[in-house]
Amino acid sequence: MADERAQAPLPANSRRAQIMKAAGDLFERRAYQEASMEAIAQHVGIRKASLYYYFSSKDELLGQMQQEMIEPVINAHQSRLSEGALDSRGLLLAMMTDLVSLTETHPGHMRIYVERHRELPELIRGKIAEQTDRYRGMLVDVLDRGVAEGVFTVADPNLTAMAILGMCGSTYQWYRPGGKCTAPEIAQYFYHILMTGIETSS
Amino acid sequence: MADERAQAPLPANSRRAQIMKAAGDLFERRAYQEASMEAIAQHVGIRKASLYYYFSSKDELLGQMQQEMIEPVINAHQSRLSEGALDSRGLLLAMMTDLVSLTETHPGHMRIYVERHRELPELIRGKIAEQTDRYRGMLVDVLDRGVAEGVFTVADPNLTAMAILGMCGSTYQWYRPGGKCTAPEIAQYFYHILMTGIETSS
DNA sequence: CCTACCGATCGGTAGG
DNA sequence: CCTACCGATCGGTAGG
Repeated sequence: MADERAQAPLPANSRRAQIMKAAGDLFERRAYQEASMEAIAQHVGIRKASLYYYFSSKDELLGQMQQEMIEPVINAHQSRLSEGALDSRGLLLAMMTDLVSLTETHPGHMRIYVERHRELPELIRGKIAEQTDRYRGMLVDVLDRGVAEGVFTVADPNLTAMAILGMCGSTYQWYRPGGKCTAPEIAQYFYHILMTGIETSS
Repeated sequence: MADERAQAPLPANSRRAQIMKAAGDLFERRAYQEASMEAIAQHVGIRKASLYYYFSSKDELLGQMQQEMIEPVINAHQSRLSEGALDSRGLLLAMMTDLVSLTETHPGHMRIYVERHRELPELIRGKIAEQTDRYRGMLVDVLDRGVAEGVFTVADPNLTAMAILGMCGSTYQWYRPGGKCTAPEIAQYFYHILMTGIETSS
């Protein structure tokens, strides 16, 4: 018999999503130390121990949050590829827009992804690192394709990919929704810099 | 009377530098959790309690490390300005080289600077944030100057500065010394992308 | 700079 | 999903 004061467990999937959202919110606004399992539970409105009904450990929770970030951008790129409607320029802009938009939709996840990746246990960290490498490879492929099409001139596609990822992946550090720029506008501007550079063409 | 087994305290300045270096090393190679005061002390070869002879708290130590990063790049830029030998292009390249080089000379400090800034107590965090803002302002000034000189075409100097800082400030995430590129080479390449863009000029 | 020690917190578990 | 609880660790202090 369950304690009468205990709520009925919610369906695992929706509760898990709710917990991840709460953790993301805490990471976005507060320092990491404050995103304890206790704080996350309070934010959800359940007891800390109940979190362990949905996640076997804090590492599993953090790992899930990171995967929830990288998977959608991989999938978005792949479906664009299979649609075949975009050329290398269009694909590049779309990727950059995806990346910067994460800052708008999942700012806390983004921060966790960048700043806590190394803290995960080997197994799950490896899985996420693999997806990150895969995405970087996709970006390099788009650059190579642009070179093949004659529209890009890229001396070092790998370094160029790192520049793009660094530019787009650090927006979470300063972007605040409701400011003067939306995420797609920032992506568009970064794309513009990347395309034409800032040197005056005389 | 001191315990006979106790070493004599080293001069505060050199010991403090040694402690900061040890903390940087730990941050570079290990996850943050492992960079405890205990681990830092072991790495230095003293007892944890002895750290508190040199730093009043862990926050003071982390704050010092962050300031030790931002101050040199501010000073380097200012002395270049007062020398007056460089134009806006030269100044920009020099700033980017400074930033990327931190990854080589202080990789652990760089990681702490980016990933643990929010965890510091208000007072010291504010001081460092101020210096960061100041440096960003200096970068915007260089861009503005290039526009005035007619050599740069920049629609939004602030956003451009964020792109540059994001690009250069995230190299610590992937750069490993002894690879195929040195830090100045990476800075040079990033500068090249920034100047001319990747779009083939037909 | 050391020995000895502490309060607080944190992730996690037992058992229902 | 809750109550009750624990072991480990961590930053930090007292006192020399």
